[in-house]
Amino acid sequence: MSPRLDARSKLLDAAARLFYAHGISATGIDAVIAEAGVAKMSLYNNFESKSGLVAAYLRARHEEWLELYRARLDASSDPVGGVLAIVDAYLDHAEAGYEHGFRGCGLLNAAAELPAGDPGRAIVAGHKAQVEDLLREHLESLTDSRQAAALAEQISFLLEGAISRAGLEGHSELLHRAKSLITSMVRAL
Amino acid sequence: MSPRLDARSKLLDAAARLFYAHGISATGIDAVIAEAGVAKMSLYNNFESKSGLVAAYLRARHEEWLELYRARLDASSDPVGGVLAIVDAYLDHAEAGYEHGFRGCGLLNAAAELPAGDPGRAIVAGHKAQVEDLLREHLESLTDSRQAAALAEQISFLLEGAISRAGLEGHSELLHRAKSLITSMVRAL
DNA sequence: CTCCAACTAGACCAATCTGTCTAATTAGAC
DNA sequence: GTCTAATTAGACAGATTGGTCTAGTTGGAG
Repeated sequence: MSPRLDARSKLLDAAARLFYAHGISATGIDAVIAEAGVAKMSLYNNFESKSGLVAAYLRARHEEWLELYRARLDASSDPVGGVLAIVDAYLDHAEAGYEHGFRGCGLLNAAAELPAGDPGRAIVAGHKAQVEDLLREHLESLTDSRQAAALAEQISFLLEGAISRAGLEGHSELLHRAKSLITSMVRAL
Repeated sequence: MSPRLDARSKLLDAAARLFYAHGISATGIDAVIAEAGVAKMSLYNNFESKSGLVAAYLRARHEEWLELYRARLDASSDPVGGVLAIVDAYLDHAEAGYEHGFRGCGLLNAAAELPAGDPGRAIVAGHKAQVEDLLREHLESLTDSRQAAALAEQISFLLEGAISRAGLEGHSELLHRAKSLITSMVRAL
């Protein structure tokens, strides 16, 4: 493992923790390098700027979610399990022990503090669109493509709404309620 | 009208515009007073601190939503109209011509950049809980109280999810789709 | 007209922000 | 063992942050 990659990943880990817990604007460069245990120049050797670090953070979080999803998908068998794998990826993420409390979806939170034209918002929008797309693919094995698309959108709304409300409450209970709701919707197909 | 109230409302107006468009941490005191056309001391005569201004902003936004809702409620007649008044309040808000683009729910966005214990998060959580409560009250005229509560939660998830996704897209189309979904759900009762 | 409270502009403060630079140290490849 | 590229700690820059203070102006109520 190249030492450069090591410093880079330490920075991404630290940024993930601090950006999630305190927000992006509220987290300074100095806090990130202190948490990472790394020199300031290592940050600027690996990332163009703070915005570059933020963009890398958003992409890493998307990848992280995809890995949680794929692990759940591998453990499932039927299309219903595929849909629930997506829901469980949200739950796994919510319950991955946050030291400073659960605050909802890190990507939605990040988008919320980025201005209208910021490229980071496009990353988040793309992630959410991909989630809906994965839902639709699984549902197409359960019903016709019209209903699959409509249901994918509906489940996407339910999921994003549930994680937002759950983040406000500070725990994942509302996400579990959304899961049981979605489970019975999909089982009924 | 007392001059103190005038400066205070100019500050709240300016804060609402800037906090919504650029986020809270990204908006400095100086930007707020410049937008308001007011001296810095007028801010600190009317608000304890920036946090105080933020809390006032959150409360004002909640009140603003309640007024949109009440206006829609007055124009409706049956319980179905009551539920749709809530949805329309979201839509009215989304389409109230944002100069710098639609970025979703201002209260959710604000909560997203407040740390876990911040009192501002409680204001937002209370607002969302009240919305769900209003939904439940209308639905209790349409079905039994068990189903009303379940449906109120479900519609709350749909609404919050739709406005989050819509904010990422930058326009209100997804909210309209949520409205037609909710309309047929409630009409079927 | 007087008085008083709210307002004004702007200097000022200490702290923090992102980002740059340097000089010394480390560690892996050859 | 040498060379090279990454890393280190920390000084430094200029801008900006939230907040305080002062001195002078404004405008409506009595």
